[in-house]
Amino acid sequence: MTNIREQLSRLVGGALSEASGIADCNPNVIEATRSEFGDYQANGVMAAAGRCGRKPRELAEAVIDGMSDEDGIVASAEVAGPGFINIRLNDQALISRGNDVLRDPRSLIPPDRQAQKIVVDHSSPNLAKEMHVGHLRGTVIGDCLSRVLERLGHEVIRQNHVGDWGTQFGMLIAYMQELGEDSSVLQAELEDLETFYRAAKEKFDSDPAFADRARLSVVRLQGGDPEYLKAWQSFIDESLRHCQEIYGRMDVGLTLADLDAESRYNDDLDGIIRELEEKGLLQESDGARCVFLPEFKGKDGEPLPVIVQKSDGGYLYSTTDLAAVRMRSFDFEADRSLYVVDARQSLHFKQVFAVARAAGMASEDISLEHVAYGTIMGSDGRPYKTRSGDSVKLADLLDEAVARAFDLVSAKNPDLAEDERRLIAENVGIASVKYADLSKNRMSDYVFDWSTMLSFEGNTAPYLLYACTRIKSLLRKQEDDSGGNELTELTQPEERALLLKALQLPEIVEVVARECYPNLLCSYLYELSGAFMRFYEACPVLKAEPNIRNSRLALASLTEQTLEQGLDLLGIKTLERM
RNA sequence: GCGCCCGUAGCUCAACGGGAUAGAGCAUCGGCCUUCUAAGCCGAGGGUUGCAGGUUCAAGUCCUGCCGGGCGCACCA
Repeated sequence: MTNIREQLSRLVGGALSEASGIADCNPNVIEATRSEFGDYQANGVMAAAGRCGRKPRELAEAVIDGMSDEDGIVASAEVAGPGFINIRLNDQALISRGNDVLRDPRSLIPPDRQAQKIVVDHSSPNLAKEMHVGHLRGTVIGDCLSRVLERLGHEVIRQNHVGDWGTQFGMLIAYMQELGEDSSVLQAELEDLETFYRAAKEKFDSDPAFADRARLSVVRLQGGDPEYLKAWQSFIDESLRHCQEIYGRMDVGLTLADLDAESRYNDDLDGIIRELEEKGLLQESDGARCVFLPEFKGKDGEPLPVIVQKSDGGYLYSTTDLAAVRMRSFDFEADRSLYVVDARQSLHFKQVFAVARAAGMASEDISLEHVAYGTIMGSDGRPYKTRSGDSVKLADLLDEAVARAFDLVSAKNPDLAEDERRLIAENVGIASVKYADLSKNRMSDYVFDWSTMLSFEGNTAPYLLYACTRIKSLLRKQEDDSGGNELTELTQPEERALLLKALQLPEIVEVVARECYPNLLCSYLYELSGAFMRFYEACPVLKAEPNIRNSRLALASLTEQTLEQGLDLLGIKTLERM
């Protein structure tokens, strides 16, 4: 079942091509900007009229006459203003679509016509430290996009490009050895990776002998010394355990199978350099090996290098990223490769993509997309930190969210057993953090603020979850009539508005998949919840006469499906009670 | 200096390949619980979309120039 907008686009688009004689014109069908205009509006007539030299309103009339609406989805179409076509949908067509979804809830979001293979690179913490608030956005946005793309039938290859290689690990290994191999002391120390890192760093900075040992262990490690590799591996395993714990708690789908650690590419890096050299792209500058591309200029207009090998022979993350592009392009044969990474790295990705294209390390038709996101700020307008200036651990952030949610649930609903309140708080707290992030335009920086996020009013996770619990409560009380869950009539405007809104989910999901903006899905779900709340206030369900009662229960059930599926795409689970 | 991103209501944010009268929430003020969960609903006030030009039937959105802010720019990732 094609979504409503697409169906209308074809309908109007066909007639528009016919009437204007222009094959490739865009009917530009969007949801009506104001309800007086109907349900949808076609804005493309005016542009087409300009191209074929006809009067817009006259062309619009011709388009309306030429529409062959075989399914009878359009109740009325009329010319308005300078040449808009305002479209009102047929109630029966809406009811019939709604019933189709009720019979087969999966049909709400139909698969994309052509399934693609899509890499989603996200989360990517540095394993030297514990995950902190800086990893929140990449983790949550990437997880959401993965879910959306999977739901549309694409083959999604999640990649967690963790930092597990480089100089810090020499320091950490040296510090592990310092503490002694066997001890439970070590285990205890590793419980808090942040503290461990800080202690190692402190020693590194204050103890020259230790610093030497640290530098030596990098060399040993990178030289493949089994003892050092073993120590390194045990540290990595421990750090990954921390990550997976966070992912599990946040219901993020990343698993160990999705690991795409930097070290994976160690053996490829020589080859990358050789390949660049063969292509004639490599130049030496101040002892470093670089690629210069004309489109990149640095300070004072001088050519800007992409350094792929340091003067000491070491490789950089550009080199690794090139190797990763090559793998994604030629081994995975992906159609798209998304990099859900901080916006501050946009120059880096532009360079890597450009070099990869120039060197043939990316196939012609792979789409390389930096899905950039802004910074989480504190109320002082600086990147979000603790009062002492440290980065906020993700684990602590989640704890606090859950604690605040628990207080709130207890205040709102003191009759619930404590166990249940704990479970609700875990869900609500974490959902709130995720939703607060996903609902912001990913490109802009946003201010992290407990009071707006956990005030639980307005466009927040609790509002959506609350709408769900109202529906579920309603459906629980219907008791006897299990059968006949069918929409039959729309007696109130609130019912119609809700039904139409619910049927629009696939239109939004399609845009999210294309443009990678989860906040569009959030706004949609917020509007859907609002439409339900208004319906709930205006239309008695259980006390209505049987026909209407049944139809309204069906509408509630459809809304539940839509909300649940939509929230699932955000990585949020619904609740029975809250 | 060059490049990228941003500037929208007092605050936090929207506005989906340019569309008609720029929308929500918070905060403020005023209504609605003997009736399906009031974490809700209804209503009011609040704007020259940083400034100035340009493109066109139509500009918050596209182009140019300013002003203001953020970030990035040679061996960290």
